Amino acid sequence: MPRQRPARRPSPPARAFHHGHLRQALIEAALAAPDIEGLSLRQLAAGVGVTAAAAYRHFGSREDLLHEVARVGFDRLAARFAEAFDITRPPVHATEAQVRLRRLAQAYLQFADEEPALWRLMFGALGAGYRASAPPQGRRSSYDHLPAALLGLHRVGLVASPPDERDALFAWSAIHGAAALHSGRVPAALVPLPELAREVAVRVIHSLGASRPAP
Amino acid sequence: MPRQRPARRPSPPARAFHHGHLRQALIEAALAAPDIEGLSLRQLAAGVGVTAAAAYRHFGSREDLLHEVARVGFDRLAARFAEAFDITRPPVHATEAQVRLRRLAQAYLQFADEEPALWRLMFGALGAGYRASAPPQGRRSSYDHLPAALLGLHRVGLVASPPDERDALFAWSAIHGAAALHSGRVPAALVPLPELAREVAVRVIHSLGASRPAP
DNA sequence: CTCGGGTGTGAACGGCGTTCACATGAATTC
DNA sequence: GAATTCATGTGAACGCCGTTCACACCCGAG
Repeated sequence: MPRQRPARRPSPPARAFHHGHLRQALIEAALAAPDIEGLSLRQLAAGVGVTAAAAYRHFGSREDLLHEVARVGFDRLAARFAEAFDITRPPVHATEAQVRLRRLAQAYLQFADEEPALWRLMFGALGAGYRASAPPQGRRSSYDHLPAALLGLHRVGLVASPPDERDALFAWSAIHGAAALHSGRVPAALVPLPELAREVAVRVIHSLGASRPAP
Repeated sequence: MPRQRPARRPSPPARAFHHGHLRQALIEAALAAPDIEGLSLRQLAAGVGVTAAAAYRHFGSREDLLHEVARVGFDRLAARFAEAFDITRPPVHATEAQVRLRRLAQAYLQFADEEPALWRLMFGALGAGYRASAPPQGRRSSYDHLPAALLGLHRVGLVASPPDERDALFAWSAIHGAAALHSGRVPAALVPLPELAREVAVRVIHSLGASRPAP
């Protein structure tokens, strides 16, 4: 049969026989999956109404697709950080600086809690590859907010010495570890998130209170 | 041909045709693999000279086997903690209490660094299941050493208030996060391990210096 | 109108986890 | 010592997987 149906598909916005947005559709379907890493490419393609082979027109391999999904994950995390506080305006008083760090920690913890599959993909086994290669991704990176929050604490006099890279690494470790244990369902870490975020932030500030350890 | 070979296999210690130690052999082969989670059951079985179906006499599924491997991982981690310090004898002076926490952090970080595949298996996606179910495993658990180290800090007067469960959770978060970022090849975390361990320990002590945050 | 290239199809390949009927060797029973 | 039982390993099979390839199709450029 040469013709498909008498009339349908109001031409401009809807997709033609050639799907049109397959690449984006595959990425979005993967983002919605409950277990991204365990996902089957065939199921994923079938979910958007397409053969598995079609996916190979847009991605070199399943792993390439997952890397793209992880990239979107980092963008979403950066967006949450941007919502946490405005990095371009420094804090004016102590409370504001504290609140910034708390909101940053809460954004991180909530992201891990609300999108656990995406979070595992980003920081799991597959992640080690591209994290080592391309950290400063060009645009406003998620790597900027934490140092900014720590610098704010120093600006308002909450911590004595200006924070350096090691301070940021420890703060990140503490927040990331809390997210990992909570998201990993470690019993002791099953605490209400806002409370956990506040506690981690307060403790991180305390850990910065004293200067660097003696050599 | 009814007979196999004229004479071999000095009976008692070596394995017969029925392998004899298949279960243990499979677990050990998995432990030696560079990527445990990505391991194929067929390759694993072939590696010990056996069909894949034979593995199902000893494990209900591939996942069951990985759970057993992870259990061995937790045993090994607990063994490293036991080497770090003797939990039955409290520290007598401040330096000793500090060294204990530092050695504990270093044991954790070195484990993640030296056995990354095992560490990912233990704390990765597969781990969430059994971690929520069976934490106190009967024998001396790896969950005891960190609270003991913190209690030692209080005993020698390095921290004012006796540490509670939340203190231990934060300390664990900081150490675990440092291990995750280092093992995940996050650029900023690529620091010599003993130095990283000492730094984390010092900062954790500082974070405990002040009492709990005000309600 | 032709044609060329980007896009999706269907069949195929080898590898995977898992199951099942069967073989085999060792231990137990008479 | 022979018969029986039981745990353990085999080989073939199933369905699903990632990936490849020749082919079909639509769209836009010439």
